[in-house]
Amino acid sequence: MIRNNQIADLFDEIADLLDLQQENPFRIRAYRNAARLLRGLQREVADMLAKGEALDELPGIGADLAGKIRDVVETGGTELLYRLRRELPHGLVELLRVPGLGPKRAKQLHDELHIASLAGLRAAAHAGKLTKIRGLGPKMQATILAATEAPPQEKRILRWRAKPVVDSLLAHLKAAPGVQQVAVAGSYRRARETVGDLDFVATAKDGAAVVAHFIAHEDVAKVLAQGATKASVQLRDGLQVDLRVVDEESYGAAMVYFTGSKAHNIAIRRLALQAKLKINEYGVFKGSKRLAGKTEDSVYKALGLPFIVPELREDRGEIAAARRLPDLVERRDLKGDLHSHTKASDGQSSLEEMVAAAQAAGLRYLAVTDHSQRLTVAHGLDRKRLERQRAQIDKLNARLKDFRVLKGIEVDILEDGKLDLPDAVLGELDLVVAAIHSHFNLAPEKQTTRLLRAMERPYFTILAHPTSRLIGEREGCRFDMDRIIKAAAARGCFLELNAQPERLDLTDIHCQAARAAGVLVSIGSDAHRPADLDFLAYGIGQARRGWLSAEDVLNTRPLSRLLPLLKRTMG
DNA sequence: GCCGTTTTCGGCCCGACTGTTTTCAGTCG
Repeated sequence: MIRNNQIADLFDEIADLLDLQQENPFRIRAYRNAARLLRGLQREVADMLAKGEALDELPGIGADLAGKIRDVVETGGTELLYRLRRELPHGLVELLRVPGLGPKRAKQLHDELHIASLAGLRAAAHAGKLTKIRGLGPKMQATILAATEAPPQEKRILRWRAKPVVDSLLAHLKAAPGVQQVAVAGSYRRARETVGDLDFVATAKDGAAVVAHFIAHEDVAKVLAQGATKASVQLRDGLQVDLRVVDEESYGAAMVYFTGSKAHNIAIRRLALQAKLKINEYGVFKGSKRLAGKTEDSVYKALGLPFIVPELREDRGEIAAARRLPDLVERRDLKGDLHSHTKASDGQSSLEEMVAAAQAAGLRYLAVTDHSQRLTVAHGLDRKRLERQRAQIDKLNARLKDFRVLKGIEVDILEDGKLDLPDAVLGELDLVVAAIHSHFNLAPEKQTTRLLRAMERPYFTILAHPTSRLIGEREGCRFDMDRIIKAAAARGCFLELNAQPERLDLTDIHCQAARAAGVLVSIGSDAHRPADLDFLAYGIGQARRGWLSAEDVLNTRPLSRLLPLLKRTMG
């Protein structure tokens, strides 16, 4: 079965090739929009087709694109793509990755110098042939040469990894001469799980002075562009950072504009056009009159919308639903954590240390869920060791005030869907968190059956890190998430949003689906040491992107309301 | 290629910066 992401890759390739042919830009955009839609879709289109569902109901997909999607699902490709690949060498697409080279210049290089790959470009640059191209001066040639020697890797980094950089740059910018306001925008502000670059917005009377201060930051390796109101730099670690300086009257408009997402911006711009207004990074205008722009609130208001929080700005229905958006969950709503480890398995800290950390983090309960016996690498617990831990927890609970340690386990879901410990053992616990740690690559139908079987066990509370993906490292297991969510709703059990920054599993899209089905999501830190409780903040970010309110999250409930819900799943 | 409370045709987001220009095209976000 071909996945949405693979289809999206092919559509992006079609868009690149059409771009090189200088096709109608709006036709190209249609393919890029379709690719983006596919990447953000909750369900696999292959499944939808198998169930006989119409694809042209999807926004931006008409009869033609629906047909091409069907082609790709059924045959792995589509005639247009094959034709374009025959007409243009595939290597030309590589050239588009070189900074400063767009479709026009890439095509020109191909037509005039017969360059058809990065290797060809490098050879031509070394031979000094590029001077023949009108518009390619010495500077561009140097850029191209550098890019072909060390091809730019457009690697997205985990949002978590970007945090120290963001903090450092914010502090630096706040010290810029004459600067008034400074904020981070872009996908970082939208709490996307990974970021490709960082965007900052500042206000000041003298933009050039702020720009000059910005590029003097100690981590700046290269200045890519520098003007009176904006600059782009590359940091030593390769991360690109953009700064835009506007005056105070435009701060809100600039924040909206640079927070994105691009799709959200296009959607609100369309809305503005319908109202005969113009929106850009300076404000909302009627003719030349500025109606709004100082605050984000004013910008949305001028468009007839209430404020939309950054995490929702993905053009996934937030504009149509703007008047009835959920009040999103916040970190302070969390009353406890239902997934943690101790030294008993692969954690690094004692039970007491973990509990103290949970108390310090403002929580009122913590479920200790060490691994089960099958996971020998993690020193998983067998029946006897689990019994000892239970006794230890009972003793500790007797001493604790206003805090409760819940007895749990992160039990392995075996290949056949059985759980790694007998029901009699699991039934003694407060909750059972179950997860896949092996056989990630079962065929989707088998994987679905495996999970459904596990969920049918009498003591099954939470499906932990449901897909077991590791962002950028390991694709998630393939299974029918739709059926799992439906089964969880029917069974009255829960799905975890694992808050480890490299997991964030469920995804935002799956959270939205769980919410729609009325399945409560448990935001679990999966902490292996006290500091890991900070991961909860990343889980919250993802939950907010998934439209979850406090009510949609299991562990926002105080113990008195939580226990009956857990009990319901425990036989 | 998509889409429709002005429209089934004629729209489709728009401004800053760079490099190489003598007034602007290409790229980028």
